[in-house]
Amino acid sequence: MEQALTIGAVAERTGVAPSALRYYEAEGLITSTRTDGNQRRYHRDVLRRVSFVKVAQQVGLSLGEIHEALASLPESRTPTQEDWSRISRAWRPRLDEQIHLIERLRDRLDGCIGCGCLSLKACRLLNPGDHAGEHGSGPRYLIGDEDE
Amino acid sequence: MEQALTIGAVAERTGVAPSALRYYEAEGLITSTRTDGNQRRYHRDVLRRVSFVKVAQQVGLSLGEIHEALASLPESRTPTQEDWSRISRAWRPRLDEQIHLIERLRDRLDGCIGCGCLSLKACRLLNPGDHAGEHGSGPRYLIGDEDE
DNA sequence: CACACACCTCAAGTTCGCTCGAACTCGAGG
DNA sequence: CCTCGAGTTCGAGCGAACTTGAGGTGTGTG
Repeated sequence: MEQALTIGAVAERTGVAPSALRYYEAEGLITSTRTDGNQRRYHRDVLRRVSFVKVAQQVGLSLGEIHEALASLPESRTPTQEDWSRISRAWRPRLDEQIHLIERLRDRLDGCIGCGCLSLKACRLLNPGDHAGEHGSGPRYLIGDEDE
Repeated sequence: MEQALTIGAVAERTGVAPSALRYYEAEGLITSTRTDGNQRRYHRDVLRRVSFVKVAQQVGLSLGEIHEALASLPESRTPTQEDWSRISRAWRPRLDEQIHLIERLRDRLDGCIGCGCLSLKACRLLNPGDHAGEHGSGPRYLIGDEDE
């Protein structure tokens, strides 16, 4: 027989508070069945969904976007690899872009090494008023404070 | 002579609304001088600071954390490479971790192809949570449906 | 010098993602 | 059967990060 999880059990196993789980349900991110006494009982699949929500959130996605992605998962059966793969294909560009963004922030902080100039201050792309970098246009950096 | 930027100019060049700029100032993230008529005038350095705030936010950092980092920059002079490098050193682990997180989400969504297992749930290779517990209450690794 | 438009302050409102409290019910162990 | 911790709903509240609006002032152009 399928073991049904109580809200407390799911909370403990996912590290997400019961109140948050109810909220997610109200938002349509997860579903539950009810006992005769109206208490929620969760299928184990919900653990994966909740974990997915958590990670996606850390990556900077809103619950709305996550909802949209999860909506493509079947409700009636445990999602297959292909089900998740569909989400993957949809998100991949976004995730790649996000990685890129962080890498550039990291590299930029590391002294603008990427573009070969020696300092942020001297980098024409970042501080174009400076006489230091007259040549070329180099890689486009992050958010350029495009000052002529 | 130093050109002083109006709030509108800064808004246009950074893509951040004037209201947000005033908010940032109230929060101590940026500074401005005032004209006789009490209008804000910004030094060009503010463009870099604001851009920095934007990127850091996208990476998932709160204004509080950003404020803390920016607090290490000198107010009286244009920050040098070393000034930014200090922030870099402080943030690098965090940024690296964030990249790692996204990469794992991405790869995991790709169907756990790398390790050849069929279900997300069973995949331990992508879920190096075996170390998670050792670091106290640190971030739980990815999707840890440690079932069974 | 007039005039439009950019700017000012301050308070209140908005959205997101929850949390809390009140008041009540369920359900497993003794 | 009783108890008591875990569960329920509903509405209010909260913190972050802004936005909006009212009511008033500055400033650059014709």
